[in-house]
Amino acid sequence: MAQNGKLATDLVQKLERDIVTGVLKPGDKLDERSLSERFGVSRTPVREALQTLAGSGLVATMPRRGTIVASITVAELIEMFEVMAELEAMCARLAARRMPRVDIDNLIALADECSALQEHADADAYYEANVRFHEAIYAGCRNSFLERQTKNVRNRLAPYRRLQLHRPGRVKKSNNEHADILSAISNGEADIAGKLMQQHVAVQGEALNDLLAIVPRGYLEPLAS
Amino acid sequence: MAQNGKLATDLVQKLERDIVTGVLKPGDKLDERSLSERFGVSRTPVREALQTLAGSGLVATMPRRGTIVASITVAELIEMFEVMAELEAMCARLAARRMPRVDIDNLIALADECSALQEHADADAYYEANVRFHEAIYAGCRNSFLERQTKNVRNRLAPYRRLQLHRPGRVKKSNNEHADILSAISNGEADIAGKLMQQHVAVQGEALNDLLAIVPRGYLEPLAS
DNA sequence: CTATGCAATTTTGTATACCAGAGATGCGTT
DNA sequence: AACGCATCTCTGGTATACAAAATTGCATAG
Repeated sequence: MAQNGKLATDLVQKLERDIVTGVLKPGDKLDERSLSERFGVSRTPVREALQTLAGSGLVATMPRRGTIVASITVAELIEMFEVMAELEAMCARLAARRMPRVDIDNLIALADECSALQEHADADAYYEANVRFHEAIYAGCRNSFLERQTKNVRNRLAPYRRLQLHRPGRVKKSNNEHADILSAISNGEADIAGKLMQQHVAVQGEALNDLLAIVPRGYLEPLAS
Repeated sequence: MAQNGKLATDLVQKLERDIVTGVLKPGDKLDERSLSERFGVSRTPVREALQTLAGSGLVATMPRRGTIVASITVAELIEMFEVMAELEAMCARLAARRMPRVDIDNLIALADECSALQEHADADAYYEANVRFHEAIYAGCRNSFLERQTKNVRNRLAPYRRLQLHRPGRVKKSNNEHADILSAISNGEADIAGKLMQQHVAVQGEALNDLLAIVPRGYLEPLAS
């Protein structure tokens, strides 16, 4: 999409990965000079990269005050999860209608992978497999624009979403929900698949309170922005 | 969101307006040098602005080959309308549940405005009022993230959406649909409001063919990207 | 007359230098 | 001792200069 120069593109990908995987945490300062030295390029491509990331919402830059990894407010977090749930629901609905058999078989394999990892109570490994399962459904909707939009929101929520699974019992519950979603998609029951996915992703009531309770300091900023 | 320098921000807004309002058409070349001369600034803020616009998808830049106003493929157009319909449907659903009375009254006024303009068969004036009506519903969903996402997609579709209303009879039909949507929102019937909005925005079957038929040359590019 | 290849020009991508604004720090005054 | 103002420094914003790549046009050969 944002096709900048080669150096800048590389930087975008590296920084994106670091942010999504949690190496860089919300609130971390991204100094242009240090970045340019660290990567051995001038400030220009660094600025372009930060610009691009700001466009996708992963970082926030205040004029004359520098750039930081985007930290969002509680209100925004709730809003974004609300939208995320609906986008994924749409993916699931469309996937139920459009996903070819061979891809469904692949989806089944990914679900099995999740189940296998769930036994070992390794939240991080499960998280990775979970991402693959969800991405397979994004791809199944056969709407690459929707797929991009969904991934974009997912990336922005990644630092927070990762925390969810560290709640005791959540991994098991998540895995059970996968089974139901999978069967709905496999049976072509679009509305059911959508509804299940919506509930799977939405963070409401108790779950929201639990999530907010374990969000580290600095991941959220006060409402006054 | 993308807080760049003052000059760059100005440029973003100007170019955005020109693209959304159709002054700049899909496929138009955006030369950095001419733009910098035209606005009396150096190339740097121009590049930043183009970068930002590329991030939001309004322009496309190919490395070493320059930047043009984004022209999308038929496939993308269909995909984007599909997502747009769902985003607006979500706005309508939430608006039906959350919109305060006073805002609904305002929405009624906007619908009346549309009706009044519809009589005069002035497609452009109707288009503007139509935008205000829809934006009031975006605001009514009380989810500013969803509002931003929706507006972003809407902007990208603007050059094509504008064409829709020039189809004979479409304005009248659109206006009738507004009335139904309005009453559903007013009555708090979320699912109905969503469904109506989805159908209102979606471009399917005959309507899609009609739209494609009147899209000017250059607005669409061949599928091979 | 056409096609291919080379060269020149145009335009983008990168680096660097310069400028301006915001925050920090220290000194003076009350 | 505390508050306020001024200055100083650090960081971002802008301009410009330079390098690399792509397109275009012309020339030459088939």
